Amino acid sequence: MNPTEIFEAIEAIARAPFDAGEFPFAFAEATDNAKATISKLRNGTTNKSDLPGGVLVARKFHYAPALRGMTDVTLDALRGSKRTATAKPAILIATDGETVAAEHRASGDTLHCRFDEIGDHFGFFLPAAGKERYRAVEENPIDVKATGKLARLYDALVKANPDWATDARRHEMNQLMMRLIFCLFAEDVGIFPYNQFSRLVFSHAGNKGEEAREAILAAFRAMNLPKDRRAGLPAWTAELEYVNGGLFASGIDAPVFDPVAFRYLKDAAALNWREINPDIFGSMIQSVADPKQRAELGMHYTSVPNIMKVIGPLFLDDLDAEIEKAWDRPNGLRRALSRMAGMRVFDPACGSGNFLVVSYRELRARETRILQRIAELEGSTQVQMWSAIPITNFYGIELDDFAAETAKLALFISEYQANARFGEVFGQMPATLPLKEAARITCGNALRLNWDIVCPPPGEGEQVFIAGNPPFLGDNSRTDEQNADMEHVLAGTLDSYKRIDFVSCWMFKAANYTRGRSARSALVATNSICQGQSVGALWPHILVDGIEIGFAHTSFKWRNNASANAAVICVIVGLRNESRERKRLFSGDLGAVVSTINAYLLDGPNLFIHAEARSIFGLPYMEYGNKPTDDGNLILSEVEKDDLLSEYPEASRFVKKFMGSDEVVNGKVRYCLWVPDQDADEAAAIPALRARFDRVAAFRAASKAAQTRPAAAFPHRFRQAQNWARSHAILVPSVSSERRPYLPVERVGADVIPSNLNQVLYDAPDWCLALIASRLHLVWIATVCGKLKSDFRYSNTMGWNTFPVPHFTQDQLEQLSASARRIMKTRWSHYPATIAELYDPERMPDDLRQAHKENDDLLESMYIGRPFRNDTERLEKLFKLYAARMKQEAAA
DNA sequence: GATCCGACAGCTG
DNA sequence: CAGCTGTCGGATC
Repeated sequence: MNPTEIFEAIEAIARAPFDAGEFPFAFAEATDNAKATISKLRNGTTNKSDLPGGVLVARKFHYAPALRGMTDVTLDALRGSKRTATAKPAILIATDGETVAAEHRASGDTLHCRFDEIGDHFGFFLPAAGKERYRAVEENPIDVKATGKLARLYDALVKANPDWATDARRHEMNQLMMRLIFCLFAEDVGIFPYNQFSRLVFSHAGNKGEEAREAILAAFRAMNLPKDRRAGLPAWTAELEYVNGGLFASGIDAPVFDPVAFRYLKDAAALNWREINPDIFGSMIQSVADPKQRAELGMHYTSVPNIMKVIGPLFLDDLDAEIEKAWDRPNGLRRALSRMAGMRVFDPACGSGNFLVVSYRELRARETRILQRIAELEGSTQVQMWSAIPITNFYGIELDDFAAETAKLALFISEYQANARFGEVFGQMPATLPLKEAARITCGNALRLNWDIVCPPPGEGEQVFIAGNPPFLGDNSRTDEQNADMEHVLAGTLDSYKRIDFVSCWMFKAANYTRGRSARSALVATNSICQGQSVGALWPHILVDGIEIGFAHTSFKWRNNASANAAVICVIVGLRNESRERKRLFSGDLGAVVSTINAYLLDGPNLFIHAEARSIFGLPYMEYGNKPTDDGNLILSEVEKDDLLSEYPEASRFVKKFMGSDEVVNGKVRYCLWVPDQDADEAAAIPALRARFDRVAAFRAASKAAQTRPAAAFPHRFRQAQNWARSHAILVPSVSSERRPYLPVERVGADVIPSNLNQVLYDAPDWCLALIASRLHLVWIATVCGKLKSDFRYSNTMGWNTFPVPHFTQDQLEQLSASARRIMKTRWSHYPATIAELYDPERMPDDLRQAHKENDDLLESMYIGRPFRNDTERLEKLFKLYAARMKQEAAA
């Protein structure tokens, strides 16, 4: 159940007559417990409560009925209950049917309200449904309630009017929803006389909405016409205001309301729309037209703090500094005002308009403050009495029609709210109606549209700021159409673009728009575009012809107030034309002024590390492990191996130890079937193996990967059986935790088959291990390789093959080998501790730490004659060596 | 033939 | 649920 559904279920309880015995089961149902759980609760088998009439569901809630007027006493009893202590319910709830007293145990927050109001506080009860507390909901439940009502209305309308669900009519349907929302908002905030729209429509719509369509159509048509031009419309529409502003200008139609849809419309009208928050409301409401998004409910909307991370350094911080500097000088303040009037904000992936709404609100707030200050300084009332920041300075592109319509509406609502605040301060507010022009939202594909046409380039005295959070999609999750969009944008400029993220297209177009103009841009992106292969593929084509990174936020975890957050790590990159202004690099909440920001978002030289097939410093060949592509059928757990061998001892010659990252890092044990081609028939004669091979063949044959399908012909073998050791192998897990102070690396015997989750040095000397286990190497890998979210990802081509080393003498190599063996020996002395345990930053044994320290000191003295002071110094040296090597190669 | 990536995925506490 | 940490195999070079 999503929050909307939980709200509706709790509200239904609030409306129904109270029954002390029935309430806890209804509450359990409303908070997402399975039917079976509830019936077990009813017959008492799982009820753990120790209070009379109480019901306790472990980790969810503990309820007890209260005597009239005694809810607080009962809540106290719940707090003191032994069973509360053992079963750890999230929520305690006591009620007498009149009032409710409840507590959220983790925070100690309490709730006291009338029983029939519990629907309004449903956010408080979400923890009883196993959901985290949902701050946005508790602060502003109206947004979720409105979303729920509108979603029901939308569904009911589509059901009653199947033709309105077609692509051809979707835009009209979306417009209808926006018009209705506008009217409901307008009549609640005083744009229309209170309740005017619903009063008129509902009194002419018939009892069950038989005439609702005609009434709504008449009302909409009237609002598009000045009052003196409404001949031909029903007389009752004369009362309605002239709205216009484009909202009612085009294609007025309405679907038929059946009794169900009509009831939902009435429910929606009953909400207090004054309270809605356009920041969040816009995002939530997007889910109305898209049932898939309802479960996610705002998963991808950008939170206000994250928007501020973008627009702060992009333009607000500079503006604030300017205002601050001119604070005592009316002329300076007027200059700031006139600059603000020329500032345009353009979000080329605007969704429901979050960035535009927040930008608009922030600019209007500053304008109001400046006007107040000017009035104060000049002691007169002769200040400009109206805002010079037009809503038409806000531009957006959005693919989804419903979201685009929402963005327009959200901006309209923000404009109204900003004007109302202006009115509070200056005692006068302009006439709201008829609406003036609206924000410039274009519904279309940002990767196909010419941005210069959507948002004309800045003229004299103007600045354009591109800001937004475009979609992230890796190469495995794009549609054919999206791939075609990428080709359209990037082919011809980028040599290889297919493996970089979709969001790169926006970054690229933003750079092109910005270049050579009075413009700047800043976009949220997945951190992968500033790591690994993407860096060399993308950034050399952005940071050219005068474009530089003016500010950036390094990786941060995506978070907003939605109940489910997207699992992704983001960066923000601000682009501008080369400038002497400061550059700012933010890590978390800390910002630093730096001299250059490179494509890795580091304060360092503007350098792109490219993948290499072999080490450019002459290190041994490291290669990718063996990839099964077997749906698990060539892999055996310890138990499976034992079962197999006890039944078919002759299979033992086909079974080998199999190690991936997990096996190296966490000491897990797995086996694989490793059958030489000439023994394929013999192996297939063993029924258990034959069954496994058949499953492999079926799985591969059904694959959509071109390389996998032919491998169905040799199911006894890995799809890619690359190599194996003659005497020993050094394994480097390809993914491992970012918390460790050193990269995991392990030396194994020839009996082990390394999986593709390791990079492998076969039969290589021990000094290689000393390099990989060094701090220098970790710093290099962390910088130039990709990441999995924020964890280290080891690549042979980009990490090992580019790793700069000085020329080692034979003697030095022997010293390093000895050092590597000391590290291994120290690890063995802690047997059976795993690498994960040994390298836990909190619990790393002192002797192992010491062995690594000695290894680092030894290796580093071979670079510069002494240990490095810190990682910055390490990286500087490595970059220098890399650059020198590249120069040498270019010369050769 | 070889390998980088995942608006993640699976496990644990 | 929320934090932690690396599977698996497609797609691309």
